[in-house]
Amino acid sequence: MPEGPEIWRAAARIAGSLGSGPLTSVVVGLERLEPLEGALLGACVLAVRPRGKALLTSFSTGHTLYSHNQLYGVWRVARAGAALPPTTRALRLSLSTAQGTAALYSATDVELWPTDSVHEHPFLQRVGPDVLDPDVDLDAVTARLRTFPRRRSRLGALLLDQGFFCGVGNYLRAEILWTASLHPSRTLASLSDDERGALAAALLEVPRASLRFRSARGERRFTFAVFGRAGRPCPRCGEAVVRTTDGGRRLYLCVTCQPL
DNA sequence: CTTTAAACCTGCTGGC
DNA sequence: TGCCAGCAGGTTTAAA
Repeated sequence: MPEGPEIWRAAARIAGSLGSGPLTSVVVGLERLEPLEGALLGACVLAVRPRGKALLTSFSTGHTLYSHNQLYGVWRVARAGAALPPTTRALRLSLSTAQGTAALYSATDVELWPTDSVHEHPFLQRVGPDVLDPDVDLDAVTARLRTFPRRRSRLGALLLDQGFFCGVGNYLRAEILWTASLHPSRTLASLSDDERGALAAALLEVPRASLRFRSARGERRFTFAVFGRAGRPCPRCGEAVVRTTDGGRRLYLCVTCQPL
């Protein structure tokens, strides 16, 4: 159940395990993907780039693999000679070089595109800036909050819309709103300058903190302030965290820190 | 334009 | 042990 940080981390692991050498093995687990074997065998991986929750793996053949983990997909990697951990999940695609293997399980949203036109993919065509992209800075986020057209949409809905910013999912939504002290029913139109600044900062800081904390081995994991913590004290004011539903998804908030 | 509901993909958990 | 219902850190589409 990955959001941006998990996908960014997967991208690094995949790139690290495959290296730049030619693919020595391509195994597919979906009939639809059979053409990938012939198309990619012997190809070199040029880059593994995340785009929000999508992953773009480009090859020397001029092809780019689009993959999306959806709710349940998972990438596993292993060094050459080492076995992938055993699993009951369905293997969808496995790529191997002399250096290692990267394998995608369960997710079915996998397509091979010409690199030239992969930006025309229906998902990629409509995504907004990636909150984990190092080139996206506070000024860019603040400007987008000022000019984004849907001024009267609830922030709860907006944050999950990948066309607004991509890479934000359900746990990040809750943590971002809490960090900015904003109620999910607030709208862009209603924000004061200070509130807009707080939201812009949280949009960048929270996903980056999640990526940072879980990436370092041995370091403590990113801990949620409110997500999944119904009834437990808000880390800021001590009031009990509340679980609600917002746009059909569960949402946690502190009604004291995030008043309407 | 905005919100809600349903559908779809798959995996896991808990109850019976 | 086996089956089913319900939920899920996602997205798209249709309908209200």
